[in-house]
Amino acid sequence: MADKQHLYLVDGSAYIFRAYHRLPPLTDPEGTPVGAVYGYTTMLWKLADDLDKADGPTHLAVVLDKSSHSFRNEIYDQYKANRPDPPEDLVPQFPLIRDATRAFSLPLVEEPDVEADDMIASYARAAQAEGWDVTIVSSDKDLMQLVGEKDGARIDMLDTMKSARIYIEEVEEKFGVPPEKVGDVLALMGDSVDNIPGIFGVGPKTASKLIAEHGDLTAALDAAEEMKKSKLKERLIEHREDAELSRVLVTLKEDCPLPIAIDDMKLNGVPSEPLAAFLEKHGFTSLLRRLETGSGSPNRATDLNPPKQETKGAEAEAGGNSQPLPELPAIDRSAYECVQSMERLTHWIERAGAARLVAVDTETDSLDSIRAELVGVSLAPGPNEACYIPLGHGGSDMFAEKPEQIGKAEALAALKPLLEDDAVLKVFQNGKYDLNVLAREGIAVAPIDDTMIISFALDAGRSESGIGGGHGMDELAERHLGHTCISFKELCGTGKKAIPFAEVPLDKATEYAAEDADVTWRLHAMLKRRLPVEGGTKIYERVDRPLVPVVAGMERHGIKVDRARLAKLSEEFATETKRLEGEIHEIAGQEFTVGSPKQLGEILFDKLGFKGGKKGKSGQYSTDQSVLEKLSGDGAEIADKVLEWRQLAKLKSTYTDALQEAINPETGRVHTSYSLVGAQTGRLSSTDPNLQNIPIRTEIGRQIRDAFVAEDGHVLLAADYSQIELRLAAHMADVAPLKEAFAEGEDIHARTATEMFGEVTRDTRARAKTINFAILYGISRWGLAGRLGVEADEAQAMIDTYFQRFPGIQKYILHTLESVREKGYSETLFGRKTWFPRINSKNQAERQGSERAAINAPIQGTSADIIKRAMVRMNPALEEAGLGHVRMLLQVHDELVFELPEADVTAASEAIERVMAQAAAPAVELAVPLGVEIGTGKSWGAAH
DNA sequence: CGGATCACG
DNA sequence: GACGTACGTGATCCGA
Repeated sequence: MADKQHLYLVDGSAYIFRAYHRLPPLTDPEGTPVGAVYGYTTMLWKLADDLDKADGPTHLAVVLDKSSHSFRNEIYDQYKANRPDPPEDLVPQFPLIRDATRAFSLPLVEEPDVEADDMIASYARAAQAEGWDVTIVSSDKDLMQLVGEKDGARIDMLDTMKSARIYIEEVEEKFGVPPEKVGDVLALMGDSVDNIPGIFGVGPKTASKLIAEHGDLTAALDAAEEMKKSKLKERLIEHREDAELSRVLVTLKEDCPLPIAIDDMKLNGVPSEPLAAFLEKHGFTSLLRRLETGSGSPNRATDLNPPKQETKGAEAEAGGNSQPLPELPAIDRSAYECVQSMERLTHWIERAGAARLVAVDTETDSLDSIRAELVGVSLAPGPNEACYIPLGHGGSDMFAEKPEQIGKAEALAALKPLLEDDAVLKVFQNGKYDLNVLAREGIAVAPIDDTMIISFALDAGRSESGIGGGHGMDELAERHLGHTCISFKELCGTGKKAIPFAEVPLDKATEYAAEDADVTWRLHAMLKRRLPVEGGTKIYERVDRPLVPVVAGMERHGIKVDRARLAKLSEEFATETKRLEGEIHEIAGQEFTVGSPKQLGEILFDKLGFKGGKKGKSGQYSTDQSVLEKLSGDGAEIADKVLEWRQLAKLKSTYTDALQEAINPETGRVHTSYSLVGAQTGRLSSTDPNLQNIPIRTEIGRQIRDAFVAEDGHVLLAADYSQIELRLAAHMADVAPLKEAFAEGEDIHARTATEMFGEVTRDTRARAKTINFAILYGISRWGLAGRLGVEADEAQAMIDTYFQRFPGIQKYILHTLESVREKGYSETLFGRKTWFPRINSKNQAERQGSERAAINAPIQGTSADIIKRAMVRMNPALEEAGLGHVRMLLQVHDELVFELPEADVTAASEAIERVMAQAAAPAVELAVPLGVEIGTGKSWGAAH
């Protein structure tokens, strides 16, 4: 017996998931999750401790899943397709599991494209063939197929969580059949977790009965013809192929090549030094103490349920980072290379391919990604390992000599396979820009990561200054790397003296461009690892990251505007403003600049002597809309004329003139640029031109929307979420009457009026509407009083009534504020964080401002998450519906605008409505329906 | 370049 | 006793 070898095969991946769910969510003082690691460590400890016991291991190896891909995916593309991502706080623990295994000096088997189950099966059979006993440390039902005895060598299983051995009897008890028939049972049952189809409607009971009766799967399926008429019979016949496919999928592959010989898995006791280092590093002090005192096997009960006090406090006290960042070398610009030959370019492309990750940056001659011409590309497959590939330098001065560089077409042809390679991650800072530039060169870059978007997922709201809210590269480099990038200004100059990037000498251009790629690579290394630890993975991976190429596509499509129509409006507005200006001057008794609030204020309040002039902190009279409306109410004709003048001047300068200039001469369309990090709440913002503030509220402004048109034979389709923020408030604050009203499709403001005032009139409904919005924005009695034109007392009474009728609202507000004060950030239903660094400010105004924003952010942000999810799903859904030519053009916070052939309106409306209405699911199940209103027309105005 | 104003959700 | 009153944006103009 002493000579009997006994191999233990630990199913590490399966263990980790179970340990994660069974053990308390331990964290170290820095908040790094270590619960599953702790469970795993104690399990290994216990196994190693059994070394000299009967039935204990003489040999041991840990088997982990390396990749999710295996031969089963080749057979069945849906295999494991529905599997959810691992929990966010488990992800950072995976690498620690490897560290733990190494600390025990245990062999680790981890093969690409082979599932752990197959590897375990192959090792078990190999050991069995040598006459060894085998224990599989797992409780996976698929592995139960292996249990049994052959030639005096036994395979059994050990469920360490239940401290239970699984032999043939246990398998028979569970499945009603011996282990060799378990595969047949599994094939009938299917498996929803692995997405194995099985036979619909057949569960474990029916499956084992069928196999027990008929002997095996084929016999059971053949027997179906003879069965008496039943649902089961029909299903067995109809889904026979599914069952046969499932049989192949559940069959373990027992002849995988073995990377480590079984003899090399011999256990030689646990070397205490590396283990001690590991335990100390991760703060497992009680285990460390045991190691040092050499006290025997850990007690089983405390092992599986570590005492809270010990694990939460002392156990995790040592802390430290879960994934310490390897020291990066300081940035050294002299290490950068200017690539001027195909030979060198090939070298860099091969290097990037081997690294599997490369930071990329493009240099162009314009900030507008739709007009920009590519001037060069930089690559960084590692820190200080960066190059710049000039492609379009020189040439603007016909006397200057063009520097030596690879032809653009040739270079891009060589880069294209790398940039489109699924296996190489391309890292960008603001990748949407580069995606557009490269898409116009015929390169569809994927997959990508974006350091700007990662920064936003982690730190939205934390920094208030700077372009892009503190997520621009220069700021990120300062903040995270302590590095000052070469500024574009010092390279190209500014204002009139500015030179295009293409005219920057190659040595300078290389330093600048390669540095950008290098910095991007480093930022990625710094920031990406924070995502799982700080709860940013879900929103980044599921929402913002996949959105980047979608929005890039929308920007490239652009939208057609009718230039002649705008020009005509411009002319009309010009005539009108001129006429008004004359009349205003006449009333004023002098000429002045109507567009100057300063001059206007002096005319109104000093010269003409109107009352109600308030000076702000700038010492200037306020002349805004509310002031002028008040004067108009007092009979001041000049105020009306100024208001009208302002409206027309605004429309002309901001819209009818500017939009004409924004038409891209090549495409004939207007291409806005969306910022994915512009709004702290997670909304998009739109610039150059801003297409999210095109007039609609007034009749005169609405004419501008009519200038946004579809191509011939096409129409525009506008799909709006109706009252989405109020719906979300009803859900998030759990307001029964509001939820009910939405479920019934009632007029929500009318319902609020009923609840508050007992009756619905034009007046009470209007008040209710104001109050509803006030709630979303964080209310104050003075603010509401101002809006409603009542005294603050009365406004306060209304707020009280509101809270009384909808008590969930008050609770939501208090709870939200409490949480933001404590944690420093608010969160949307989908986990997007917005930070409020001033929420505890001593400055009352500052603090209250943050409070109002913090009340609003989860609602506005959740709405943004939902429409973003709809956008991410939209193109695949349209594609699937045979509507691949329907183009999504614009997003206006709660509205999406599409362009499509007239003939497709019905089908497209249906598909778009469905995607938008279902966009929260399955991540969040809302207690209110999401209403979507759709309109179509030849113009945007007509589509509403 | 900051403030005032006003366009949108 | 003063604070300064609804959330989130971007473009334009004026005037220092």
